[in-house]
Amino acid sequence: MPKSENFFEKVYEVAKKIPFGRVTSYGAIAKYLGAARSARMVGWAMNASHNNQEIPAHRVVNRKGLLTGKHHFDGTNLMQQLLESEGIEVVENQIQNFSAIFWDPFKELPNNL
DNA sequence: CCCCTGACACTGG
DNA sequence: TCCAGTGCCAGGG
Repeated sequence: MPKSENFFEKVYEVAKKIPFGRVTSYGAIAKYLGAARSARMVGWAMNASHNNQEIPAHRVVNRKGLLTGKHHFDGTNLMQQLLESEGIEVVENQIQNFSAIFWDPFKELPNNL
């Protein structure tokens, strides 16, 4: 595997720290890792996160709160089900009250990593 | 090595 | 939180 896994691991580290019932965005994670313009890479990392059972990929959405990645889950609406099971309201692939449950790594996480 | 694609974000309209 | 266009980095063919 490529050395880029290092970047992937960082993404996983942050993703794993997302609290129950909260969500964050690809861009937020990317920015936290010092790669603000590499939000796509976060998505790519999530793609590979299927090997990691501990990664709550369903808690990561785009900046609008849209479940753009639901397509990559087993079921058509599995991602939504997972979020709803955490008390997150989802309508038409969009997280309701997104700004309220949004989890900002900069605010909630210490400056490690 | 070149070209396309991708679970995104930003800017201008 | 529209829409279209552009930039970004990395992987795969």
